[in-house]
Amino acid sequence: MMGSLAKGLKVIEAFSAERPRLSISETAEIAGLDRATARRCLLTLAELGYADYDGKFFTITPRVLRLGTGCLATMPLPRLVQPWLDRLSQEIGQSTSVSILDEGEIVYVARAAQQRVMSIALMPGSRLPAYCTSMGRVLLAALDEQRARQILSAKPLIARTEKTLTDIEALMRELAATRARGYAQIDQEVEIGLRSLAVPLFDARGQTIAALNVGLPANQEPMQEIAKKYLPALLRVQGELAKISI
Amino acid sequence: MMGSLAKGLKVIEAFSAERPRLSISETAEIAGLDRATARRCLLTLAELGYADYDGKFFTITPRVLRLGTGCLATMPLPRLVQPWLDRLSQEIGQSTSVSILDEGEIVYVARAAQQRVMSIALMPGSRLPAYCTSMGRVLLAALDEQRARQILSAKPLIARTEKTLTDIEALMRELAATRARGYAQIDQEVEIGLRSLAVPLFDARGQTIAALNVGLPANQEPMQEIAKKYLPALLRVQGELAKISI
DNA sequence: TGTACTTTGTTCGAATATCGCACAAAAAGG
DNA sequence: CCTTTTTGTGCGATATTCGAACAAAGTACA
Repeated sequence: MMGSLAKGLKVIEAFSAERPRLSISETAEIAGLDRATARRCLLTLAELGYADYDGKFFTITPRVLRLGTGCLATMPLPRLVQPWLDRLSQEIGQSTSVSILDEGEIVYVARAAQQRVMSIALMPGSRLPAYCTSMGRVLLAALDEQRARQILSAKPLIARTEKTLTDIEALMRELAATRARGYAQIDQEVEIGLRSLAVPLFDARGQTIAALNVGLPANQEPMQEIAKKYLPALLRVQGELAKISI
Repeated sequence: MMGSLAKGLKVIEAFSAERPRLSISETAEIAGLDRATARRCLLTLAELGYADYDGKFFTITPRVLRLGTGCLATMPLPRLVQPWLDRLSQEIGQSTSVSILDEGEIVYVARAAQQRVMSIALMPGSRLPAYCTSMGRVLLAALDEQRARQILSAKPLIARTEKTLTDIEALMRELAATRARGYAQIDQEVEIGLRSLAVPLFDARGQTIAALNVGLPANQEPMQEIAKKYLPALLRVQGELAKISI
């Protein structure tokens, strides 16, 4: 285990939307490192071009994007699914997305946006909690129960709206139901006004590797009509993608 | 300088779309490290959850996306420009994008796609060479001449199509012209069938910090009509964004 | 405005982890 | 089956990290 690599990565992760500019002490605090250690990490990152330093605050540079998006680029998934997403989105007139699971979060890897429904802009690399999203439910349902429970227990389940399920037993039951019916439906649990419907995407071995969803404004049609109306299209794409063995 | 952090980051960057799975020796070769060092880095990354190891090959995990997209998230730019891009794209019926410069490459930070023109899917985080793109020309034109020349000299200038400018003096003249006229136009230098038009975006101090462009299919209208038709809309958005002082 | 106090940044020797050579093991190739 | 190439690992020399102590900068309050 190379300790300094681990510490350097912690320092990079210390930067976020809320904290784009960090002093040495702040960095040390957030990353849980000694000030001296944080300083060495930051100076090294600056020297390598991953950070800028104005003598007081550090910021990270676009160079850091080479790390993460190098990763997105290694995934054939986004390129494979994008044309299907585009067609599907066009056909049903709604935004569609594909995401994968990283611990308790879903990570968007491809997206075809129609008019904006959500308040925040989602793009490849964006993250949302798994427990309250349709794609998250589908992806958690594919894990064994013990692992799913472990992930759900790891972080507090925030009620993002008054409709959000936050009881772990209720969530576990919902995962079982999702597994049984093959898709997940969410009614304004992430954000008021937003519903969504998701199905799993399988690899050649039949393992769930991603989820495909459609997002809908909540006032367009009654909740029970949604699956009837959009599920066939999602399942067709699911089937087509299974053929080309992702 | 923390050497091991620098080496670990090199290892992460060794992974790419062409080489998503690497053995220890391959990694060492690509990153220019000793095998023993590469091995320690990879095992550390695996232990931290940034990589997977099947006993033979390493792959990187979605966790790596936390590094890069943490960075994208720190930038207010994408969120600020996205609504404007969406409106602009809708209005002119073409794909629009905003990108920033990282050395010799442009990095897409926001995008509003209409029908696909380019063969490859562009998304936030995607990279293209600066010398042959309209946004790249605009961003290079904002640097001082010496720095621009240095960047252009750093890597061989590939002729991606028969129209691509690859002569450094010709490019420097084009940058000067771009600086003078305030926008850049590209006719199928990245890819046959694709034209584009870009303007700089300024921060509160008047510094160029990003570029805004529109991409067009090459057969839609004569080249000389493009600026006349689309430049006013781009300049209007440029002006609006200047007001809210990015 | 001066002084005490808090926070932040930096230095330095002791302690520790890393480097990469050299060797061992395993594949690959003939 | 032996040679060649590739891959994995132990170990001493060496460079890096640790964290307490110090210095500097900023704050609070009389």
